[in-house]
Amino acid sequence: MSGTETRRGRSGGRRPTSKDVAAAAGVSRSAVSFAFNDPGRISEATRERILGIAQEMGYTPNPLARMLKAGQTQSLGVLLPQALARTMENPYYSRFLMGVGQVCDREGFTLLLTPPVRDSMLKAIPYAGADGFIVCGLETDRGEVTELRRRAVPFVLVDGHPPPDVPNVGVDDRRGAYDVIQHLTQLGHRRIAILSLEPGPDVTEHGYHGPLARRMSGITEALLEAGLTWKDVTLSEVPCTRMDGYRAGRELFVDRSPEERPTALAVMSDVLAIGAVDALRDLGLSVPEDVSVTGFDDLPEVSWMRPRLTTVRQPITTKGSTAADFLISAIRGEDQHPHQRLATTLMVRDSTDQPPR
Amino acid sequence: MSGTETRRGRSGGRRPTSKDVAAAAGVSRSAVSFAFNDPGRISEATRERILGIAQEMGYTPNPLARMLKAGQTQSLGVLLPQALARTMENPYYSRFLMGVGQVCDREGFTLLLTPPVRDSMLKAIPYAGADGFIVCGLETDRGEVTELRRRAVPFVLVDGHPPPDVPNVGVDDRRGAYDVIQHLTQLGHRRIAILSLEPGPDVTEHGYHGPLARRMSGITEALLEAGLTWKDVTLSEVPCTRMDGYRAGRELFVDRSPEERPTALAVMSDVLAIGAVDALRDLGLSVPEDVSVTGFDDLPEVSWMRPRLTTVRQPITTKGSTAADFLISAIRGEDQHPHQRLATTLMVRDSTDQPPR
DNA sequence: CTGAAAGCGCTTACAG
DNA sequence: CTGAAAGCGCTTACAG
Repeated sequence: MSGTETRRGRSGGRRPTSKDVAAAAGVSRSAVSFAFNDPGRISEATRERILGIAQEMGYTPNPLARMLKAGQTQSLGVLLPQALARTMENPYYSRFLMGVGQVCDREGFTLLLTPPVRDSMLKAIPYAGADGFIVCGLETDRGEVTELRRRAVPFVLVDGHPPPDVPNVGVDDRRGAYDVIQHLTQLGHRRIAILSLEPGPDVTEHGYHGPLARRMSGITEALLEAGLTWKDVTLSEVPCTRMDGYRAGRELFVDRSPEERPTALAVMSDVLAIGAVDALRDLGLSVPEDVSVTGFDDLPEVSWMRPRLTTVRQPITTKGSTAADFLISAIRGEDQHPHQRLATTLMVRDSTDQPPR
Repeated sequence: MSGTETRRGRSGGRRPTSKDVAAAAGVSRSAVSFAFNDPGRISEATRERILGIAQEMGYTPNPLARMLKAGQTQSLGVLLPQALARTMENPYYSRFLMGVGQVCDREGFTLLLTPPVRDSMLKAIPYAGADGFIVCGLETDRGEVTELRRRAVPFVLVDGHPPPDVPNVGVDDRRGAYDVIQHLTQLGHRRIAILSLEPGPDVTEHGYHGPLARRMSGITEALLEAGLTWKDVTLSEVPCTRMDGYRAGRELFVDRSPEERPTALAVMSDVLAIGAVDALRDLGLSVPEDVSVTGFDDLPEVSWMRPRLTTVRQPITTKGSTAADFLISAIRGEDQHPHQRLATTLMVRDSTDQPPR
């Protein structure tokens, strides 16, 4: 009549349960359940009647109760290292989730995206109704992996630094970074600025072991081979947004004489590189005539840029689908611990050239 | 000792429950629950001990049981009109989900993405553990809305054609389409090709009532004002991918003499427009010298294109965050039915000009 | 073909 | 400060 009734909508009061439907149809709750899940167990007539009444009352089996009973959610969880808004803003994650989505579509799973709770990816788990988790961007392991295994929740690590018996997929970051730096030094660049990603929230003073660390070692190797060291390059780390790339790019070049400026900017992410290129343009600098720029990822969007960006391709979508495949296996109880390291490819395009004279 | 045991990981057997922890700690299950949820109810010492044992056994309260008991999931559902992979491939949805994500981050919700089940968005609901749903892209209503209300599940419609007492958010599609066509006719274009989106899976012979229909009416109006009719234009509808835009763009221009070709291409989606521009370039046609092209959406990515695309901006992220705000209100039982129609803005840039002589 | 009962794993009044 | 009991809403052997 009022208050609580209108609150819940016209049907008045709480959502109907199988008990309500059973009462209205004059059958047991089992019969209601059978009508929905196991038609053969009741007569066609009864089933029709039950379904009709259910429809009329707006009854639908409560998914939560169903999942609890079944012990499964038919949902794949993705444990994100960042807030949802930041994640969806990053085209890298769109590609990655596209790969995960392919497998979900094929297997009939929904996709649950879970950001860190109070800066902890681990703390998100007890609030997430999923059959298992893809754990992204765990740059450092301060016990998360041990903890995750102890809980006996199926999971796969992406781009981490996992022990051999944890399913994981990553790419050859070392090689990717090596290739791109070598490309620059072979063109003759000696003053190189590295623009890298800020490590995620789970990072502590332990230092990180993930893809960023592997890229650093690839860079080191390429520098050494060219007779350079880290003293010859500058390194900045920023969050992965176009705007941060813009600011960082600007900072490296504004108020500096041509002699002080780097001749090449090696960026560890396309999103950042796009911002940096915009900054250079706004400063009146030409790419690649005045400065060469490289990216990392090869997002499909960069093909719309002019000049076309020289970058390291990593198979992001495949990374996502492989991770999801591994997770499905783990959920099904197949006791394997597959490792997959995907190859990267240097895509030489128009944003790199010899340094200016 | 083997088989089932190894399956579940080293801890052997099933995941521990509060009962197991209680037994190990020599307390009741209530005490275990209090240790996690209501520390004040038990002594500090007992709590420490329980938590220690839980940690050791790898116990974490089962999220599903918790949710069932609490009657809420702290998860926002998004009912998608397409498969997950297709959705994540579309930058439009990334922007939209970014808006939804902002609200989830603020309110501490996770995000559950649910594709249609057997081509039905409605059928996805009984399998989705969420507190409410944002319903996207329901181009036509063949009873879904009635059905949704009957179930007393909180929901909000985005870009639909809702009755007045259903919360919804949309944009002024009619006006957006009107503006862009008027822009073209005022430049002098008389042979215009419209490249539109294919309606979603829920569409039947009823015809659609959503944004596409509103855009068509805006187009009609602008054409009329310019002394043109639908006989003067061509309309094609394709799925929303860059590749389909490429193909459609090519088809409109290949093997046609300059007299037969449209001088302007009005595309109802930036993603499609990007593909179409690529096709024109590959055919050796210049934009805007040979043909003008317009988009719709104003995705951030189009700012990387050259020439810069003239397009209709719609506030996609705001659409997402507003929808999520409305949904949160509905979940909290605030019995309102807010409507929001967001404004569009024509962004005139470099891809449109007068038709060639 | 149908119903009564147990149980999924948790939380929370209610007693002590 | 702690425990025994009921209940969230469903499904599924088990009896009839």
